[in-house]
Amino acid sequence: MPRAKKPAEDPPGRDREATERRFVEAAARVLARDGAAGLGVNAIATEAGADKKLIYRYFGGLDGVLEALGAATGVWIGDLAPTPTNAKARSDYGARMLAAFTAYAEKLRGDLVLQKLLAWELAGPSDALGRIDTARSRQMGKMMHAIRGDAVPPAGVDAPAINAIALAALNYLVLRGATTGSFAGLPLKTEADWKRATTALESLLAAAYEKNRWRKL
Amino acid sequence: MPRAKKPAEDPPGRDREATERRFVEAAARVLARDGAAGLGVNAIATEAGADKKLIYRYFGGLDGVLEALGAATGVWIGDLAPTPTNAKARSDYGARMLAAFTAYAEKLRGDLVLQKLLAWELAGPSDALGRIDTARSRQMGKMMHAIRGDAVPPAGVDAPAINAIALAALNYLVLRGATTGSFAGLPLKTEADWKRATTALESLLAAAYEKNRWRKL
DNA sequence: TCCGTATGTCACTACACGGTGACATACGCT
DNA sequence: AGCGTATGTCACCGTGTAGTGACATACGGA
Repeated sequence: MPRAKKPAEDPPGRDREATERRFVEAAARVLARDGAAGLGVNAIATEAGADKKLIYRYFGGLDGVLEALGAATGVWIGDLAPTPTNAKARSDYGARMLAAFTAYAEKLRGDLVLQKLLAWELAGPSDALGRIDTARSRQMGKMMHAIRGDAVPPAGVDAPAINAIALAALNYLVLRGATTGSFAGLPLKTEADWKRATTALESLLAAAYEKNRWRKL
Repeated sequence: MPRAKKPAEDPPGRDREATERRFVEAAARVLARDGAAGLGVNAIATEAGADKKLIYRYFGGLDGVLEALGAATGVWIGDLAPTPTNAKARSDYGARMLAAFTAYAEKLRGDLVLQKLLAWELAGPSDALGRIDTARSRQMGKMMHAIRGDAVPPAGVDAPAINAIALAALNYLVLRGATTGSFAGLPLKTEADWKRATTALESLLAAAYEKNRWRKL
């Protein structure tokens, strides 16, 4: 099983660290290209141009590679703390959330690996998935905390629930945009499509986080 | 390959229609239990307690079974036209939408097959999926049209985009509830959890569909 | 220099799956 | 009753995959 159809990069040389990196990067490429279904030791080894035996030697099996992949992925999620320009935006809870969410969505749209990971997550509980997931969900929580910062949500609104709904919608729409290209009649291909979607989300969040609006009822 | 570990139901007897039904129902059970990954001719035949050869004879292959499964599934989606009690609710666009969405979410939460189908859809384009999907997406459009009815959305709001966002959030939350049991810190297990989520969605939609609210800006 | 070990290579087994040909049997039509 | 065909059963092949044992080779320390 020498370097097969995909030479990927230059000859491995006799370097364990480099080889391990090759495997993890190969796993990411395979996952981005073929999804969770195509993620196996054979595919990864072929993509990395190395022998699968080394996967068992260095990672103890497929799970180890996925674990390393999970550690490598999703680090950017924790770095989404927004830096609002003016003081008003800094203290406006809704504006902060919206800015962070749109930034998150844009990043996610460009991250094929994370997309497949999210889709995989919805396919059902898997022993292999657990390894990847834990690290990422921790980062997710960290992101939520960093975004909030010192801003406080208006009283009377269930901010965690509303934020979860917004995030859920974004995740789903990005995934659908990547596969079918639209959802429920809403196109999700061009940049203009996404501008429209985020504008609609903005109107939802702005209305919900409007201060004191619940007194009016 | 006689009746294997899963006898499912009584002896097949020599009845083609009944056998075909067995296969489709078996496919639904396998999909609900093991997801798209476990959906294969061997698994379906074993679950149905019949021989896989008959799958090829009667359905031409796995695709035929999935097509039949798609036709059977998703029929209820078209029957979600709400019947508002009072005249106000009938004409209130936001209320109509919210009622339909919550009803849809509740149905979806109980439909394991449709859940796996939605998750499958997000895993990437698949030749097999196309067969199932088309019929269902048509039903989806019909639902949206039936819900709207004679009510018209307030001017100045992008109703299709907002509705898509709401539906996307519900789909994602239901899927996450079925797998991880929570999302972004929002628990999605108990009935109370879902009450909380739908209440938050209600606040979002009510605020967005409030008449003339955009004049205030 | 020589030897031990880490690194890499290859061949092989065991297994599950999709798919098909050959056979057995029960039903219905004439 | 006899026969043709639909229905059901079984054995088999080719393929792709996970995983392992055996071997080759380069590097580094005694």
